[in-house]
Amino acid sequence: MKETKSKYAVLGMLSINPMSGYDIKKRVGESISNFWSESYGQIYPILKRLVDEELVTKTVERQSGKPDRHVYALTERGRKELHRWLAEGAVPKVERNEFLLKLFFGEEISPTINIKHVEKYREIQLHLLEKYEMIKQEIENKHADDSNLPYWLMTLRYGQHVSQALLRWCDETLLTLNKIRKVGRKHGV
Amino acid sequence: MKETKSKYAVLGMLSINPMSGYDIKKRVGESISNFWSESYGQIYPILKRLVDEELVTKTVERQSGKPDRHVYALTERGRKELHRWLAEGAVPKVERNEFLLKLFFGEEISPTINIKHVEKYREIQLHLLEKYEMIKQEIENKHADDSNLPYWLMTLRYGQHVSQALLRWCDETLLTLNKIRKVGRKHGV
DNA sequence: TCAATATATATCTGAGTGATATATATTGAG
DNA sequence: CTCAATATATATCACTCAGATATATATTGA
Repeated sequence: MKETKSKYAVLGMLSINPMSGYDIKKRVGESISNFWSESYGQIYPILKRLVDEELVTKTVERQSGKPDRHVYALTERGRKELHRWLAEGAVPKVERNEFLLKLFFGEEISPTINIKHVEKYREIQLHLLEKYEMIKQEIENKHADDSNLPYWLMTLRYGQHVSQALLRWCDETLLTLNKIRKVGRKHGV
Repeated sequence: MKETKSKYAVLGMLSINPMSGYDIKKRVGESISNFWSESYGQIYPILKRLVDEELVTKTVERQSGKPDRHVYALTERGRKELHRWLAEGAVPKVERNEFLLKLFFGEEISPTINIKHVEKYREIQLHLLEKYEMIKQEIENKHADDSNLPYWLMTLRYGQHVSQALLRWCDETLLTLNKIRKVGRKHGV
């Protein structure tokens, strides 16, 4: 099995609690959806292979009516493998940003349309900041005594710093675009 | 053909200049590599399909010795299709951030290792800021009269705002991690 | 002279996303 | 009460995309 990051996302989730594939998908959505995503198409095959590698164990809980719950738990080897990966440095890779791609070719269309795009992007950052603040309140209450809390807050602060910076960038960019709109009228208003 | 973003990255590049698949790959690397990437595995099949759709034309330039140059140029329809896409709003999608994923599970390993990771990340932001400043000087000289310049600078400023914010986040986070290292000694120093 | 680099097209494997299929229980609006 | 929506739960498929590799030649510099 390759060093796919999904493997470690799954191991990491199981390090917090034993759970099913369905739980993992849900938990990822609740806790790390601001910087990570996993699909069933990844989770289920990975869980199978993790069992083969003896990094996790599988227990089937029968439920009346509903499908069986396949609950996966980290083994000692699984935890070691997670630690090994956590200790390795991550090489950041370029994330595709469609919004910036459009702006890069922005000269092709009218400033007015570009302004609309940036304004919408600004709105998104405002909503994100509200969301982050809500999450902060929530986890500070819910996990007050959890030793994971400081780390979870760090990832949250990351998002806050970025969104605040993007808000400033939007304001700066809107000024520039408005200047362009006033002088050149190549594409009309 | 689906609405794959690679299609529009290719159309966008050709809107600046007619060029070969090889040129496109190189130009993407030179101009938008901070927020976009394209592979040959995408570029060559897409160029073929763009010709079928009559969004681009293909001209073969024979060269002695070297392989033929297949030069692609945007048609009027191609430019319209690019404009149509540029006018559409982009829905931002979550970018996976491996660094944050590791930090989220940071409690599993020693603060010392996490500190090293954040310090390295801080270094990366410093290098990025240097790089952005160099690119700024370069394109302001090279494309002083190009009407694309303001848009190119906007995407550059985006990177600068983000990296500056991340630098501040790193400093804040290092303070927190050092506090954790001092109090709890669960994993040793 | 020879290695490294640049020019140039093309394909393949594997990672990852999103949609879909299948099946049942619960919950709330009308 | 009924029906739609939502939640629980596992699983697969099609498609996008990245990265490596194959192939072939010209130029540049140690």
